Amino acid sequence: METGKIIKGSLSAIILQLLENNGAMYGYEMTKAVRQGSMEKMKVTEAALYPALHKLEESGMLETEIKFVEGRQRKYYRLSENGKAEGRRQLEHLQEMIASLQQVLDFRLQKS
Amino acid sequence: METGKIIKGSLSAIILQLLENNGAMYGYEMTKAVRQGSMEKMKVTEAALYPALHKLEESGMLETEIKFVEGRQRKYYRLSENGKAEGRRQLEHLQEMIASLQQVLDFRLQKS
DNA sequence: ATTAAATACCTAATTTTATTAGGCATATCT
DNA sequence: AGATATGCCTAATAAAATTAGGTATTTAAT
Repeated sequence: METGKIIKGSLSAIILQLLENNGAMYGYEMTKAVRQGSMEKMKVTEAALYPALHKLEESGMLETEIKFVEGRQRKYYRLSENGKAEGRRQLEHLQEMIASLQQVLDFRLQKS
Repeated sequence: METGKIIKGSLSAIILQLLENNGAMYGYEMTKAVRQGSMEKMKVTEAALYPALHKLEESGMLETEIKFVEGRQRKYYRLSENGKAEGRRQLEHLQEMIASLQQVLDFRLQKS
C-alpha cells in the first residue's frame, strides 16, 4: 500500500472489509475502490494486493471464482465463513489500534 | 511496535510527536510512555525503538545528550529544528492517512 | 492504422520495518 | 541471593510493502 511510508500492515483488514461491504470483488476493482474510497490519498499497488489476496485465499479466508467479462478474465474473491469472522476480528482490532495510536500521539507525561 | 500485526510504519511519527509533546526524553522512557499512553494496548519494543532513534539521529532529526542519573546512563533525545518540521509533516500525514483509512473501511461501491 | 491508456492478471528482487532473541550493566525490592 | 526494574544495545530472521518489471485484451485517441 502506498501511504508515503505510514500505516502499513492494515492491508488484509482492508481487503476483508471491502468484501464485507461489497460482496465479491476482483483484484483490479479493489485497487480502484481504495483509490476512490480514499479520494486518491491511498493506493494499493497490485504487487502488494495480489500476494495478500493469495495468502488470504490459502489460509481459507477467501474463496474465488473466475469469470470472463468483455473478453477479459476476472478473478472474483468472496469471504468464506472463516473470512467473515476474521474480518470482524481484524476490523475491531484495527479500530482499537487507531484509537490507541491517537492516544499515544496526544500523550503527555504527567509532571509529578 | 507490537500491535498484533497491524499499524506499522508509524513509529518515527510517534517518536517525533512524543518529543514534541514532552521535550527531551530517553529511550526507556519512551517505551513506557507508549505503553501508558495507550493503556497497555501498544508496546514499542526496544529492538524496534533504538534502531529507529539512531536512524532519526543520523538523519539529523534528533540531537542527543548523555546524562548519568542514579548510577545509570540515560541518553536523552530532543528534536532538532529539522526534526520539529519533520514531526509536523509526519503527524499531519499520519492523521490524513488515518482519516483515509477510515473512509476506505466504510467504502461501498455505488451500484449504477 | 498505430499508439496510448485502461483493464486484468501476475511475480521476482529488493528494501523497509518490526520481531525474536538475545547481551551487558546497575539499582532496588523481597 | 535472586528477582524485578532500569537503561543501553545488536544480530538474525520474518513480515510486509516497494520497485520494477511481465503478459494479454479492449477501448480511446491521433
